[in-house]
Amino acid sequence: MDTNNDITPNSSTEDKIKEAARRVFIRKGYAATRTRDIADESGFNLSLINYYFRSKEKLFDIIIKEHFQSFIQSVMVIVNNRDTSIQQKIQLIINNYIDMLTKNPDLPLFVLKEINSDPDKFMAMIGFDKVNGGGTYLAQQWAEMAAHRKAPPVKPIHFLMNTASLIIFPFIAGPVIRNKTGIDKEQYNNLMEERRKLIPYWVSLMLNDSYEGLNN
Amino acid sequence: MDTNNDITPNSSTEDKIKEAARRVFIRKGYAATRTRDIADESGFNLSLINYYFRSKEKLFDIIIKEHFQSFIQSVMVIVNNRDTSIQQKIQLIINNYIDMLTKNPDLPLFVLKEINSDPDKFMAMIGFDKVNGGGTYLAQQWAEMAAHRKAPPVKPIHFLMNTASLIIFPFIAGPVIRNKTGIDKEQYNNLMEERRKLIPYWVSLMLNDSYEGLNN
DNA sequence: GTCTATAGACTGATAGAC
DNA sequence: GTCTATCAGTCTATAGAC
Repeated sequence: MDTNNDITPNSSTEDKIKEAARRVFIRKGYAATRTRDIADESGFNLSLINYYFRSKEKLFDIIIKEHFQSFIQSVMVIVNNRDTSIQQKIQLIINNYIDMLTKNPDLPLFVLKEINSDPDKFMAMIGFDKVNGGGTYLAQQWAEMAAHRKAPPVKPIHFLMNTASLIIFPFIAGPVIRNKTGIDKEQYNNLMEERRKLIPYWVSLMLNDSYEGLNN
Repeated sequence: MDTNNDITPNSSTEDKIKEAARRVFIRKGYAATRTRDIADESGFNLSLINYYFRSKEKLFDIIIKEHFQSFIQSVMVIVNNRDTSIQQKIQLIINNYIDMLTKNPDLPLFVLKEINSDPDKFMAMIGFDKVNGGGTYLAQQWAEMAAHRKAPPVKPIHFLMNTASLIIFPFIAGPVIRNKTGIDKEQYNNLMEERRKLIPYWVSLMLNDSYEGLNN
C-alpha cells in the first residue's frame, strides 16, 4: 500500500496530480478542496486536472479507491489467518493501524467526515460495504472463546468500539492534545508507539472473567 | 446549557436565525455551510443574516461561543469539586458527556474538524485555551493517588486519552457502525447508555496495581 | 424588519493557441 | 501535453423598495 507522502521524482504528470490531489483531499476533505489547490500542490496548470480526470469528483473517486483497498485487504488477511490466536490478531491489527495512522494522521478525520456526509456512498467507494466482519475467522475464534466461559465477556460490539476508540481517537485528537500540552509531533508519535504494547494490555483487561462482577 | 434542538416558538427572528445557524454549522461544518442553508433552515430571507449579524463568520463566532462556554464550565465545576472522589468525578464527567453527545451527536466531529483547520483560533473561540487541567482539584487528587502507590498507575496522558476515546469515539463512529450492523439510532443510543456504567469499570481496570506486571 | 435584485468574488470546467 | 483565457454557475454581502 502506498500511503506515504513521498514525491516520486520520475512519475508522470498524471501520477503527480494524483499524489497532490490525495494530499489535499485528505487534508481538507472533498467539499473544502478547490481544484486550484490541487493544481498548485501539483505544480501544474488547473486545466490538466480536467484533461486527465474529467472532473473533480472522478479524481476523488479514483484516489480514494486506490488509497483504501489495499489497507482493508491487509486487515482482512490478518483476521482470516488460521494460524494466529485472537491476541496475536489484535496485536497485528493494532500495529497495522498505528503504522498507517502515523504516516497519515489526517486520515481518520477525513474518513469519518466523508462517511458522515454520505455513509453508503463513501463506504461503497472504498469497498468497505463488502466487508463482512461476522464471516471472518476472527469472529469464529471469538464465538469459541465466548462459549468456553461461564460468564460472557464484554459484548463484541463494545469490545470492537473500545479497541477502535483506543487506537484511532488519539490520532484524531492529536491537534487538541498537542495544543494543550505543548508536546511536539515527534513526542506525540512516541506516545503512539507506547500504545502499541499498552492497547493490547488494556483490551485484554476487558476480556477477563472478573467482568462477571460488574453486572449489578 | 441550551444544546437541544427544540425550536422555541416565541423567539425573535434573530434567535431563530441563531438556532438555525447552530444546527447547520454543527451538521456541515463552517466551510461547507452556505448562508442560504441557514436562511432556508430558519425560514427567513437570506439578507436577514447579514442584517442581524453582518457576516457568516461573525454569526459563527457568536454561536460557537454561546454553545461551548457553559459546557466547559460545567465540567470545570465537576473537576474542582472538593467533596467528590476521583471515581465519582469520572462518573459525573462521563454522564455529562454522554448526556450532551446523545443530544448533539454531530458535535465531536464538528469540533475536531474545526480544531484541525486552525487549533489556536477555534480553541480561543470556545474559551478552551484558558482551561488549565493541571491546576484542577482532580489533578491534585490524581497526584496524591499516584504518590500512595508502589507502582505508578498508567501515565495521566494515556489515561486521559483512553477515557476521552472510550466516551467520544463511539459517537463519532456511530454512522459507520450503524451502517455495518444495521442497528437503528434508538438501539445505538441504548448502547451508549450501557456505556455510562461500563466506561467507569473499564477505566478503573487501567488504574489497578496489576498494571505493575506490564512493564516488560 | 423583511423582502427583491444584484454586485463582486470565486468555483468547476472547457475552448483553443502552441 | 501544457498553457492562457474565459464561460456559466454559485457564493457572500449589500443596495434599495416597501
